[in-house]
Amino acid sequence: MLALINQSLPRLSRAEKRVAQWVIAHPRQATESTVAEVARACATSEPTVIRFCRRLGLSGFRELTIRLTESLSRPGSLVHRDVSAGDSISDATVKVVEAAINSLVDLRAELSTMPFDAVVRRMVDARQFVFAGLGASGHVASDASHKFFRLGIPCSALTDTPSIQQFAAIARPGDMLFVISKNGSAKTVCDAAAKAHDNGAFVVAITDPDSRLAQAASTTFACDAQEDTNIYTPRSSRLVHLALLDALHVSTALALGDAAADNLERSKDALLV
Amino acid sequence: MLALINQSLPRLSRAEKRVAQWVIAHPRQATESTVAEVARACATSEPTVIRFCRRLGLSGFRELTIRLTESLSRPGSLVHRDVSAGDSISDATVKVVEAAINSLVDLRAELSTMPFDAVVRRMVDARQFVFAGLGASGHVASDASHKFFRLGIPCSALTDTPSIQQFAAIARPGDMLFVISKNGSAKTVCDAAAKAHDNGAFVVAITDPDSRLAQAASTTFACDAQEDTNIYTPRSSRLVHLALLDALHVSTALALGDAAADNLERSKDALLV
DNA sequence: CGAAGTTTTGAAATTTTACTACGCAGAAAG
DNA sequence: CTTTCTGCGTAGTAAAATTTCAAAACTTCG
Repeated sequence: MLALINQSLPRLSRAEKRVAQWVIAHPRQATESTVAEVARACATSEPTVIRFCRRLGLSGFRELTIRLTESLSRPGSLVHRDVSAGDSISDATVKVVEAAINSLVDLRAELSTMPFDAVVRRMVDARQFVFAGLGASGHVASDASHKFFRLGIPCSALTDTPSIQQFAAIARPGDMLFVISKNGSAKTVCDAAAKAHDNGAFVVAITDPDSRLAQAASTTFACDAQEDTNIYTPRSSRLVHLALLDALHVSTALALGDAAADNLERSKDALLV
Repeated sequence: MLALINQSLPRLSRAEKRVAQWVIAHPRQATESTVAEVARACATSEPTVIRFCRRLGLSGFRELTIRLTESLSRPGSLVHRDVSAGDSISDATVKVVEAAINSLVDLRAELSTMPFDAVVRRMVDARQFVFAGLGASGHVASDASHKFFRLGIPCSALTDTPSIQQFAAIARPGDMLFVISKNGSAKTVCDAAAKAHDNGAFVVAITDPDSRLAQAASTTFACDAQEDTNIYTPRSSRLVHLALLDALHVSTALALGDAAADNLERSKDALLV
């Protein structure tokens, strides 16, 4: 529907173009508005809005709202459109969630190129897992630690620079350090990863493949950090990292076999009082 | 939507039931009809049709048609494939990520029924935001706090029962309490939500709509907690909650206008050393 | 059974909304 | 400089949605 409007843009008159552009910019809002509201938003009159609908081949305004809601509830309607200051709340929420979906779809496409097998093979024999991240990635690290410990292998989360540095200094073979970072540029974290690697720990980076951190790590799960030029675009990278760690968690549980499954079962039962 | 109508059938009066059954039988036709036409088809009067809409929690007939066209053009439920013990690692990772994508697609479909406008309207004048959650939801609460404080409004995260209870005791009008929970059944948390509400705070629940917590809250963002019968299925609810809070964050930033945009800009710049 | 109260219901009035008729203004053609 | 034509908005109209209100139907309890 939005494509149809775009395509018939040249055929419209000046005032009608304004209506078309507003509808494209605020489609969700358009479905909830009345003719008068749309006319006001476009600084034009009601008949122009009606004429715009007719020019599209529709019977009137009511059909426009129906056609719009139809095409909006199909996935991918707002793909790659950033939130802008003039957006209505309902438009913005859809854009944010679709951006998150797109990130995960991208992740899915990249899964086959990621070193799950190699990492899982080391994890089943590991002495401990340590998850490190700063800022938003710190919450991802905490979440991961909270999830992996149920496999029965010792886990901890490090969410500040000194802790990470200290762990790097005492790391030893059998330890696995997972470093989570959006763009992998923090120098102290890179140095710590290198140090832990030197000490014989296996360092897994979950970050941008071109970053310094990726160089320092033993292996890398490549998550491209797409530049968010827009202040309203939230960082979907957190969601990608979480989903990636979920996948790693399940993979490890499968590799560990019955013992891990039993632990998961029992930890789940513990919550049902 | 049709499921919602079916589910609320018992609560309707005789004449309203006729309307409900006709809508379920002729959903497509209902979207193109007027109130008068529906009333005639059901051998009842126009007010009854309106009352039927209201009983469903909708604002009126117009919203019924919008919700109906939405759910009619929604793609059929995606196949949910669980991870099983015999899966290869690459199969498992794809399934996990696809499950996450499905959760977010479901969220997207539900967005239009969520009270973003009402909540955002209160948020712009709030004195502080408090995010509460236990276990995995605690990490979501921390993440949310870490994200919302950049808007320039005081934020905190409470991730254990005593803290939540204490806050509920001192909550006052102007405070907003966001309670995040997968199934919303923890008694202490429900009691705390009710207490905070009594004290005049606005309590927003992000949980299962049928839970006790949802009853206790001022308003609810409904996230169905689908039973994960499978131990290998991770809880995608975390991702849904995070994405939902992202959407709320962006919506609030838009509503706050330039001041919030400026804060976001400056907090982003602060990271570029 | 029957009176008092509650709920359910539709006719009519009211308001809101989509749409139309008409005429003015500015550009293009003569 | 007039005429004609296209695009646009004012004002009006028809229709649709919603509210009001009173009657009917059903409960409840003596």
